[in-house]
Amino acid sequence: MKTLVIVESPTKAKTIEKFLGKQYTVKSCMGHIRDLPKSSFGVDVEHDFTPHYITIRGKGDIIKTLKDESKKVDRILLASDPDREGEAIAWHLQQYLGVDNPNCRIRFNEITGEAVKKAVREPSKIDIDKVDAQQARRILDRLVGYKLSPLLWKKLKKGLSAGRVQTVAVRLICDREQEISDFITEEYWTLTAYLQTSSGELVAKLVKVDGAKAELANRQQVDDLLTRLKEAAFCVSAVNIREKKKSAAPPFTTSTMQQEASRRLSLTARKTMQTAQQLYEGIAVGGVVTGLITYMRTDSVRVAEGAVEAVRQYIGQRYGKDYLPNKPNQYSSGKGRTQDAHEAIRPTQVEYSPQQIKPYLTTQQYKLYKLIWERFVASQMSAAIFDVHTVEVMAAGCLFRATGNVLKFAGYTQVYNEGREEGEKEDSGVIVPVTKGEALILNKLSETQHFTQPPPRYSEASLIKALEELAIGRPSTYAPTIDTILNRNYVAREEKQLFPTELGQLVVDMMKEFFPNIVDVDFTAEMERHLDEVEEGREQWVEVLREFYGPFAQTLEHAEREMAKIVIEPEQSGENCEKCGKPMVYRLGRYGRFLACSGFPECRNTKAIVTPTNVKCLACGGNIVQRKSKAGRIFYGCGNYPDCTYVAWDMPVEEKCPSCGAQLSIRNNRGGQTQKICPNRECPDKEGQQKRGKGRPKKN
DNA sequence: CAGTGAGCGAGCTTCCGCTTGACTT
Repeated sequence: MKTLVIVESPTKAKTIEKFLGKQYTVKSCMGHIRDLPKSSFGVDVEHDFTPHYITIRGKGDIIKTLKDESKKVDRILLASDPDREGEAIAWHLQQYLGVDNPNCRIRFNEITGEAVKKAVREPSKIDIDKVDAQQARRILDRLVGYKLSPLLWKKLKKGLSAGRVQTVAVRLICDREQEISDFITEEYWTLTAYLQTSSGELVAKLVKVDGAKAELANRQQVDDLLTRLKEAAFCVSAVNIREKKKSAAPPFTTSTMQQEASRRLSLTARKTMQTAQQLYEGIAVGGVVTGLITYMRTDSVRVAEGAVEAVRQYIGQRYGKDYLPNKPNQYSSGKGRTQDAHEAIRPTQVEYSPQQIKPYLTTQQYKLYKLIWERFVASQMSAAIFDVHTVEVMAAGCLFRATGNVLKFAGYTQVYNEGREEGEKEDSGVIVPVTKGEALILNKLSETQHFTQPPPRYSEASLIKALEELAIGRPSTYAPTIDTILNRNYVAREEKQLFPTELGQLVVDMMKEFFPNIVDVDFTAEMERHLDEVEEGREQWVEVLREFYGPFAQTLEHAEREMAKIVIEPEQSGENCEKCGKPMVYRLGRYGRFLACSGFPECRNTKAIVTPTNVKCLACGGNIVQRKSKAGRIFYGCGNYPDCTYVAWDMPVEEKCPSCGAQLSIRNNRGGQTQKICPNRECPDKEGQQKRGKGRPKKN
């Protein structure tokens, strides 16, 4: 008897084919094969939200292969991922291929020979409740996306979009920008005492004054305290050593991998996923193509038993038994929201150390593999142990404190340390030994002025983290969602920070006004609660949609009426038109905002928005201005354009190229180095372009 | 590397979540 097994990923198909015998053919369907049509609404709202499914454009060949293969076999087993989307994929395959055996569904959530063989022995029915939950999810997203987006086309610009996930992502970024601009900076001071002990210097910070938390708001308060401490005696009032354990982080999920790759390797989510895909598909190591990591789109930290055993053996051999806990470390995947279809992201063969396979990998593949490997190995190692030393010093009613962490046992930190967002820091360092009651001599008291800081803008890493915490989006969509909001011009990325654009702000403001519940951060969580009920068979999917659509249709009507009335007054620029004297206003065009004459269409004068710099153009003496290219990339040109056509990608400096005389610009390199480069493409000193004038490292 | 908006009207844009390549910044 011949059996056809269908899985989602072609890589998975190859692996599984090896586990099963000659009687099995394994093919992949590459995800969904049917979906709602792209170019029409595809949902019959009047008749129980009946969806119109069609095969996905561009998947003709795959679908034909599956159909042909299905005719050659006696039996079909559907082995799509064991989660909500996977169940729906199995159902669509069943429908489309006309699978007649009712027990056609098999499930496994780790790709091991044992798990796969066991699954094949126990085929079962498709879980139609799960399929219904997926349909409700799919249709709801279609209702929201395809009803909201056209409102934006009408009011703002064609091609714009809104949706349950992307609009909330932009909203988070806008809300943060608001917090930043509302932030009121406050001055505060800290006081540090440098105290002489018999064996060295103790550095202690002021923490309390007369038993209350030290709060120094201004210079006057600092001066008062300095006067009070001038003649004071400093005496050690407490010495305390406490042991602290720090456990390893769990192995990677998609979200945590993207965050760490962003923080430590400066990779975008998209680049990280591309590279991970290459590692997953396999690299030729010694002539044999081997998949180096497990599947990279996962929300689970679960690890196959065999892999835990293998890594424990590896740790014991390579690092010794002190580094190996008695029992395997256990991790749980968050708040029960995980679908757990796949394992955590880990190396498939822990024996392939990063060093060992480095020769077979590109630099980027190596760096990401190293990150994944180290994170995984560390996750099964012993906790690190620190001694936390705390010394308290009293002087004239003021309490100073010094703390230091001394590493007693490295444990997992031998292999891996978690990256930190900028701004986070940790106490470290050794402090000199002192004894309680010891009198200390004050070497110096130094005061430092600080200002409270607003919360930081989102980075890709922190945005993904926020979305995951709110259970918005899935492992397969974090990276594409970020691409979408960037491509739509709703947000811009500078360095690593994400800013809302005026357009993004406008869209979010409109959506917040007319559809407050949909762009609410809790909307998805509410939806998921209903989907869970559908999966459990306690609610009908049509009912869930009906309850949503009733109020939604009303707000939609209201929005259509009210939005038509809104007249968006163009913002005044304060300048007047050089051609006709009428005021110039900001308008929204294909490439973002620009300046246009308010006398349009009589006067067609337009100007780009430029940011002046303090740099002179050495060719004509004009001022260099910053502009944006069509693609949104910043460049620099002479303010006298088109009379002067000097341009450069990087910020020009007032210095000429020794080879061709063109004005040099300065480039910030990745390593924090700056260097002067010649922007002239025809410069005879091609080699020198990159090397010229090594700059000083940027200070951090 | 420097562009852009109105209106006419035809034809189109758009969602989220599964998968990979085949494209080009």
